[in-house]
Amino acid sequence: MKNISRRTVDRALIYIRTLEHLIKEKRYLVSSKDLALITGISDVQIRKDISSFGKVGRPRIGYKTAELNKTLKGFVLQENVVHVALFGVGHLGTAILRYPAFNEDNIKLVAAFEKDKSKIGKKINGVRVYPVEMAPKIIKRTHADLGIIAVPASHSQEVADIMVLSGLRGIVNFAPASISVPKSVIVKDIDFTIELLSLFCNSQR
Amino acid sequence: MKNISRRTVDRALIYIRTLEHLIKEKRYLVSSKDLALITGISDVQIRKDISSFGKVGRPRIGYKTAELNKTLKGFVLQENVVHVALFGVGHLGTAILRYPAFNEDNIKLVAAFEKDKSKIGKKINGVRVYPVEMAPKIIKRTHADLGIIAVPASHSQEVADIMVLSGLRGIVNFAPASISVPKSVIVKDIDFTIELLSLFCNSQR
DNA sequence: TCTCAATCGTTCTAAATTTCACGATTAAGC
DNA sequence: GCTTAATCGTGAAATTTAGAACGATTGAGA
Repeated sequence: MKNISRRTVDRALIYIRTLEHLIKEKRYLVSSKDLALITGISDVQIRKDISSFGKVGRPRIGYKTAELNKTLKGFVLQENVVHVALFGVGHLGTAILRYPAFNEDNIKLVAAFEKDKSKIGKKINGVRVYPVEMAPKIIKRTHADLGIIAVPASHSQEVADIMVLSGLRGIVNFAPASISVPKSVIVKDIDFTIELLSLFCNSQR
Repeated sequence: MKNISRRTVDRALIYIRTLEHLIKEKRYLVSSKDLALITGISDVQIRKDISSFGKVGRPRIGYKTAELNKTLKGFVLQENVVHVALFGVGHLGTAILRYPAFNEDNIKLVAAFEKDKSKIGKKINGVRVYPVEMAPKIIKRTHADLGIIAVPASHSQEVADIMVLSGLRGIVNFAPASISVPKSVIVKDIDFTIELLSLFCNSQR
């Protein structure tokens, strides 16, 4: 196994998503060209990515959807179910709790944390809402791997600190502010404002 | 003016966000090292990015926050207010409509579109909800530049087609499925599942 | 005034990533 | 069976991106 780059892994997740869709449609074979049409990623890039996980394609035929899916999942996900903790049960946090796609995928929301006492104790879509102070304990008990920040920017750093203390290894940060964490913790920032402005700037040229 | 890469623009948006925060705190000067500490981007990268917009820093001193902010905004945003149309007023769509940060920034949500008749005609956070069929007309009338897809994956392609027809130039796609659009239209995919799985995979090594 | 330390800005180097070119393989059709 | 066209897989070239090194500049302090 060659060393697989971060970008290849990210694209592999797109291939997996696409393959599962194709499998649901009873499609048994797919070529790199087909995948390129669907995903917008170049066929060469796709073949190169896939080949880094092994030789699973057949010239003139393409890839077997189920087999390729299994191969990719075996490498990048390894049968894991990712346990995720959510911080902030406002509008966005609630939308995340109700996000339908998590159910079928390898993701399980194990707990939500919130400051507002009126929300604590409730169950939203099967996920219990706890006070933030209980986070370290609950996160250890539920073996959460990752956390989501869906609190206002003004509180994102303190929440991030709690997440790090609790032992989370990765954070998706929806707050529109940078957070500081040890470099052993990976952060993915998703700022709606920046995403839109970036798109706008890049559509202007 | 040198040609400015997409990544530099994206980072510039982070600098702007950071600078506006510093300005609110009455901070007048900032060095590339300070910005590096806050944003996690290296100081060399920051200086290089900034220098591509002109010489605005002073050795031994750093950058004036207000001046740098103005310079960056001048290049990447040019006083524009970006008009955005939202498709899908479910949990996620509603959260986006209520997203507080849009108010102060250069983004204006001009219309929302939804299939479910019970939601049509309502106003959420000042934004009117229209039936999807009216999209081309409303989008032209409101001069929307960009669109957000917050509908289920099963309907994302048909919504994308309407958006393209309506003349939108960029799309943020929250549906967990790839969409096909002409290459003149820029798409930014944000799939919560993939973001989490990517983080998990990359925290495993 | 002179030295020093901090910081910017730029050029060169290195690494990562994508694209290109092309050989290898395979099944279909004549 | 032979040819052909489609497709995979891969090594090399090209491009993009980040990083390192370093000179240039500036204000502070002796």
